[in-house]
Amino acid sequence: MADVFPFQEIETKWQARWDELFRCDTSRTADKYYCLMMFPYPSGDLHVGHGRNYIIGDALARFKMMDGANVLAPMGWDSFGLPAENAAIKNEIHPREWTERNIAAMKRQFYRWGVIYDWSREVTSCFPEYYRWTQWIFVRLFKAGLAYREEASVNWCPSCKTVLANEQVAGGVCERCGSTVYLKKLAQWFFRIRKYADRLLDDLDKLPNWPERVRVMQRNWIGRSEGVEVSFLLEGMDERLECFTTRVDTIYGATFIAIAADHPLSAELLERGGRAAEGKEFLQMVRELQVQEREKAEFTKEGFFTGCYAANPANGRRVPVYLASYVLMEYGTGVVMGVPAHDQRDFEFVRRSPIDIDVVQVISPDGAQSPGLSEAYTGDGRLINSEAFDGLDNRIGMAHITARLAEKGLARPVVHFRLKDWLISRQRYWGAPIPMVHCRKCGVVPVKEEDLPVILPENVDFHPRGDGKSPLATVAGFVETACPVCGGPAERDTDTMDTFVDSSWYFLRYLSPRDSSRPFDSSLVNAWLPVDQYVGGIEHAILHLMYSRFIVKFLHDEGLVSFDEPFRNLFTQGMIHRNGAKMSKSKGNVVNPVPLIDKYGADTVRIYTLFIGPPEKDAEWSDRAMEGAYRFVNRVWRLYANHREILQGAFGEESIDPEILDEDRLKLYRAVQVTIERVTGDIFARGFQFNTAISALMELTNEMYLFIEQNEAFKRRDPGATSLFRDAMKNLLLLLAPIAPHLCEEIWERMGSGTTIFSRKLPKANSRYLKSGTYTLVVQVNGKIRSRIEAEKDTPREKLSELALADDKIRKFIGEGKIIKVIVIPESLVNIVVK
RNA sequence: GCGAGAGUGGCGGAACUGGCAUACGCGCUGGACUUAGGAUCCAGUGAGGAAACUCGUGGGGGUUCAAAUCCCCCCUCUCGCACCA
Repeated sequence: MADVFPFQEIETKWQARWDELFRCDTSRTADKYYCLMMFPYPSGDLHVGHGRNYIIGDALARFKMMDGANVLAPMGWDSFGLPAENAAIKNEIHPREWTERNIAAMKRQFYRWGVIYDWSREVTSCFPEYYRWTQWIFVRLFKAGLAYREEASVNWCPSCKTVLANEQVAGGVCERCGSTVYLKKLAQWFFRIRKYADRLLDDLDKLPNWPERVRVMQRNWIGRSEGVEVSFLLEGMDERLECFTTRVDTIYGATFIAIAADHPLSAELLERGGRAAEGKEFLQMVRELQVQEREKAEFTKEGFFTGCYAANPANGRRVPVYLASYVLMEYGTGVVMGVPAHDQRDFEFVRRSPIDIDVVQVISPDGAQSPGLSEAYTGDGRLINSEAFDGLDNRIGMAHITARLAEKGLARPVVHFRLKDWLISRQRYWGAPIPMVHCRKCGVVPVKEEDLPVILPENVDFHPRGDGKSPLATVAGFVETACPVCGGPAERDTDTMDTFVDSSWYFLRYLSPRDSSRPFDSSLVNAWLPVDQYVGGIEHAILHLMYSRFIVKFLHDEGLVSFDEPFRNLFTQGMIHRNGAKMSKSKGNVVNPVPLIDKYGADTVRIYTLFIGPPEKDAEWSDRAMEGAYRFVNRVWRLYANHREILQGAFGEESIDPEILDEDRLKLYRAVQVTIERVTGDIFARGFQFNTAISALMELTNEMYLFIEQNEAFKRRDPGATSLFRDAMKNLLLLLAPIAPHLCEEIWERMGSGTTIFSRKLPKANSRYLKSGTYTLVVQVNGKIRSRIEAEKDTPREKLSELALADDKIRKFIGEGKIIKVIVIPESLVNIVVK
């Protein structure tokens, strides 16, 4: 009967003891390592996909501890938000209670994985002692002119009955519930993130250790675009139409103007052009198209002639002004100069136009005008049909044309961004109240900092009202207040904040989580941030990371923190898939880790999860492959269990002189050195490659079994051999401990150690023994392997060449051929080139 | 369409600087022990071939003594963005 690792008996014991281990003394900063996991939304059901995130973080924290770092690994809860409210409405339970229950369940879950944090620093964003400071940040932003209220067309989800940020609308539908979103005009709060657009873009270069794809996504999201604003004078009106273009070099090809249907001038233009009646229909149609159709790939370019004309400022050409569905009011100026010859969209529009619009080619790829275009030519070339600029390279012409128009006051260089200001107000209950007061006399004024927090009332009918107002509007005791400025009767703002505001600064709070006098301790935060390693999912590549960067830059500008980027290193782990889809409750393909931990133990689940593939890549879950990890755990356990006597005290130093070991023992000694090198390299140098580190540890284990079974000296219990085995076991446990902590702690203790294995340092390899004394030299003839020869390390090149040429098999292959060249790669191969 | 990543045995994957392709694990085949095996251990396991050998990292070309790795062209998949003027 084989001995089995009794994980059920020992797991909880260690999980309780490790609390102490993870408690961080933040006054020690010299060797600090801030290891941060993205704090979760407490949805209550963690599956193995979430597990991967936390297991990676936990293993990393433990490796860093054993690397000698003072590790800060805190955890908290991003606990405001819609799901709590929805669940509460459905189950008739208060969102706070629902949230707290889930937090308790998830905390238990973390422990069961052996995933430990410094819980003395736990933060919960829905508690007043936390959101007080979220409100404080809001007030600071307001005072700095970076929070403002504006009537805006906002995305309205009819099912969630709330406003959504642009980021929460995907393909015209609500990201959360899938309902079709439409536009609604409401007064909303915004943060002026656009003011930071340039810095958010430029400083991406300060983050070389972020995944390239995250930086690209942020860059695209900010969408900086340099161009020129050109004025087209409207015929018979004292008005100009400002067009934003990045291709002013094509202006001589501009043969129409297209403006957005919701442009403020559109109605007036239709009136002037005498087409108001039919135009109205068109406007209505575009409005209906807007949110839904616009998102679809097959969006057609509908247009309507206003009856008005404008003058092309370059050549005075009279061009018709169209309303066009493909022009977006939100980008640029909402007016586009139509250059069908050199813009594919304009080209397609002209094809559909009921009246003729000229297609004038002004750039020629080869310097000669080509006869007719089947699609727009968007490349570079020489300018033609461009009067004084003919013959110029178009890129050079661009500067000249801009200068000429600018002289006449008809153009100016501008920069546009796709990034929009951050809409942060929500008409929902479960969020941090916006700390503003509406006073008839004083206007909209912030609550005094000393009066924060504005407490979210408990007894509220939090069912959404659907009238564009938050449920808080029904709570008289909440709404009615005194104006902080004049003291007169006033009303509180009843909106709550987007939860991304809560999560944009939580990593600062962990350093002083119970401080009731300020949001964070500047000196501690300056010592501990930027975060050394941030670990989380790719789904937060844009929003959370962008908002956190913005808030930190703001706090930096306020002189409250000394750094201006929050996260120095970012690691985004891959998602776990099952049956070809990413694991999610809605897909019904989630795997509950609890039964697996019950059956195989936490360490097996950890090993399998880390062994499944490179942590940054998506992986397919398979219960069956769990067996391999389970076998490995038990193989390590039996290594101890079958040699208890030999391994007593094996946590200490063994006196091994590798110089006097025979070849058999040297082989094991070398295997240990190689494993140390590989595991530490895989984790630290190569970026958390737990999968290959585990392979290396499996190989060492296999090597140890070979030694036990085959080494005669070991079978005799010869002290020279057992000492070597003890040393191998010690190193195996030290390297495996961060990955399979329960197993290694338990064996460590049973071997007689009174202190935790995590107080020990990771071993260092004896670099002189990473390679063996002899190696197999591969001999090729014309690049094909023809023989293998055992060779001594450090054999000179000439000698290797001689050895290879003297080999019988090789001589046979060379035969009558003429040797042209012999390539010798020492320690590896010889290639003989024969003709 | 643009951007990023990927394509290697039956499967997950390894191969770090161009130098032994398929480490490690799963699965499978055979064997040992056994009343039994969903335990454990041993052996085997890219394809073809009796063998010598030949072929083999999505496809095609190239560079090189040598290519999974570098270059060019193409195909497929995943993710992100998508009328951004």
